[in-house]
Amino acid sequence: MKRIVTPGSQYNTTQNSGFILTRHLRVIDGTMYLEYWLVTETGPVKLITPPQRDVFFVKQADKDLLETQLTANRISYEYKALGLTAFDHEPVGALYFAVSGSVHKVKRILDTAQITCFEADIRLTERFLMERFVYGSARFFGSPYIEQNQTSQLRGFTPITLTRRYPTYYNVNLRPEQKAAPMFRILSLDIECSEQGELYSIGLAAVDYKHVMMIGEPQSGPDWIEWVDDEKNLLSRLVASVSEYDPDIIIGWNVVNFDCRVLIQRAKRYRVALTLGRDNQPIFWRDAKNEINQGYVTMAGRMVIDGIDALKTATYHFDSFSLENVSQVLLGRGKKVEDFDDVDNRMAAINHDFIHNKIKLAEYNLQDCQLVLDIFETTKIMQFLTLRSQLTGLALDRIGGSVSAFLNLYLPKLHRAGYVSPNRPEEGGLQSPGGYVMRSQPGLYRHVLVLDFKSLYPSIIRTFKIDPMGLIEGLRSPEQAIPGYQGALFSREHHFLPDIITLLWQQRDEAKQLKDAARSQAIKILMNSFYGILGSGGCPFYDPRLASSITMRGHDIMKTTAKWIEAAGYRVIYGDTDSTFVWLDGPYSDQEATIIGKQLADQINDNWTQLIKDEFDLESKLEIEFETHFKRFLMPTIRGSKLGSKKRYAGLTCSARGEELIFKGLETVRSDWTPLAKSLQTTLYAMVFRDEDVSRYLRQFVYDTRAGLYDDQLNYRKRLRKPLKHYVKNVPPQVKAARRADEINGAHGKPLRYQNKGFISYIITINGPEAVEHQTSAVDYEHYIEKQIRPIAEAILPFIDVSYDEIVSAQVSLL
DNA sequence: TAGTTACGCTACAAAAA
DNA sequence: TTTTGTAGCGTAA
Repeated sequence: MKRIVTPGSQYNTTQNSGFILTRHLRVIDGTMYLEYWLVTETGPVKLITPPQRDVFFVKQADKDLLETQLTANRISYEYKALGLTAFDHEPVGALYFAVSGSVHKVKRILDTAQITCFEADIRLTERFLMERFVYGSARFFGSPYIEQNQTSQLRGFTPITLTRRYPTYYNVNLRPEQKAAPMFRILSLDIECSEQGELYSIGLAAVDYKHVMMIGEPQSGPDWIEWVDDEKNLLSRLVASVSEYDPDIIIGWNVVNFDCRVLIQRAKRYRVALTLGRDNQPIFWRDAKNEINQGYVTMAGRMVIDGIDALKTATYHFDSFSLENVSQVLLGRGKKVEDFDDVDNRMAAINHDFIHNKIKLAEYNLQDCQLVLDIFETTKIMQFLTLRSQLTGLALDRIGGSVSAFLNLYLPKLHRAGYVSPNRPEEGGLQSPGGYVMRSQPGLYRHVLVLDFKSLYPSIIRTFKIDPMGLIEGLRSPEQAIPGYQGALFSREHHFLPDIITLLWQQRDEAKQLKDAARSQAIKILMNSFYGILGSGGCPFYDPRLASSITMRGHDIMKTTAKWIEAAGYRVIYGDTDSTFVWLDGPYSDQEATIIGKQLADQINDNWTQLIKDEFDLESKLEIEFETHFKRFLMPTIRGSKLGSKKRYAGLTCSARGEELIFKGLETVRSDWTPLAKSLQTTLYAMVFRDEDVSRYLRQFVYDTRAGLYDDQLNYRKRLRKPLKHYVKNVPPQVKAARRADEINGAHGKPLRYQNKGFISYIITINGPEAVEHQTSAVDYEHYIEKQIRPIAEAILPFIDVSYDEIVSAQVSLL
């Protein structure tokens, strides 16, 4: 490893700004530095900080005890008393360590000695940024320096000469920067290989770039195909091509856990240095804890972003996240599904094409790259991830990370207010109650209005000043404090979360005005995550009084709101967490209903403003909105009961877009019901809402089903959430089908498909469930009539006084 | 490389009749 | 054979 020369004052200190792409801890000659790669207007730059020390906190009372411990273990450290305290108001001091890995070691020693450590799990790369209030974008100050030409020196690997050098700055410091949108160079990557992972080809695509490297004898074809001899050369050419295009971001579909993993394995096998990072740095793999077949990749100066994870982060949902399905839904196009729907067929086609039609395989390879590129473009997903990073400081590729995001925003403020963070509860913590779900009044209605509190939990946090430090301060000075629940008291002045949310709220309103959907969405997700983490044992600030003071206040608000609506002469037939369903019992016009909805919302908002002022001397941030007017509405009963159902209903709305059927919780929106049941439910409900007679339709539907007219709609699709072996308590149908399918696969020498989680499609046959690709038995039509058609029909028919059995009897006599 | 609780439904499997 | 309890899945908010 090259020695870092820290240039002296002969170099000018410059300042510039950019977006933080990657972050790394570098240990050089035993000294810790932080390395950040930024994307700037003029391209990528590498930043190296001055030497850094790890830090965490301990109680000053523990000082003597820990000094004994650390001395005995020959740990070198520095202790400094600080003006900070823990949440129990005991003073703390900081322990500094110059040697990498000390924190982990010391934490273990102190845990054994029952000495509490505070903030010992904050990474240095993250702490450096958050303590400077740097989130995503940064201004940097440092000494520029151009490195000597160099060659990769990994022992035993084919050396590759560095082809590109990047502006590098030493002794760098960072400051917050205005949030500019970085212009990323994005490269889409996709590999084709055999079941065993032998590489066939690698495709790369970008807005201005197409390239497929294919193993095989050169033949005439498109000029973007490059022919290579073998896997080793393929890998070397990949490294060279990536280095040449020099992307900031590499994207793909399952690109980390499939493409990168295979590439790293093959490179290891052929001893090719897979130096896909900037500065000729290797790509680095780390296995995830507790999950097999999952891991993370990192490299200097480039970020790998998986399209599936990215869309999930932005709360996109698809029944299937296969590239075929997602591109079909988002782009209205994709691969020819009939060719590739089946995994066996797809693998067979790829194997066949690799031998007989390499040009076709190359086109297929490139098309996948292109699809991913188009999905990123259509969804503006990079804008979303960038904004999330700028709001929270999370890395672009970070999945989840709600707790981290909160800590990034909260800790620096907390420190400046004189506290260090508490620790996570030992045993995960007690549960707090969740949202309030009202008993529902079943029936078939006209004119049901839905009133919704806008971001109820964030608005409660703002109004009632719910905040971790605010709770500590409120309990310390109870006189003026705002009462919460479970004994909580909140300070009127000393808090952060209400202001953080208020700021986000304003920014979201601006984003909405500017029709910036990505920004609005990023802010919404962040605001909504705050309640969740305060009730999670995984968050250091977890306290049941915090979560309960949010949800139980929600209960009160819901109940009081319902009371006001009833007092105004309307009927509340249902409500869930933040919504209230109001039945207007009378012959209202659509316009009249809308006016009532708006009046009710205004009245309720005024009432809350008044009540909160009177009772708490606080300003209400609650805001109820008239959301929806259902012209017709069905609240079903629980199956086999007279009681109204919760979280399941359907309605017909009329809006600017015209009439629309809405289903919530019912079979139509459940991915584990058959297309047969869904199509029946949709039609049946539409007919009932239009007061049409359903008997003839239903009778015909049953008849046609039995006659085999809907054989293409009988597949159940269900997730296998556990490894197949772990289903021991009982064996549900999807598991039966999966086990039988893999028995057949095994017997035919094919790879087993269902052993470790995934999805399965199956049909119920007269011999039980069979996977669709291995169905040999006849369809069990009576199963579908009894288990898919009957329950759908029986949920709605009683409301129009029709008997399912009478229709079915008619069916029998018809036969 | 730690957001939450509440709810309904089916089929399985054990318990009761 | 019928009743009862619940694993497993997917959903609302």
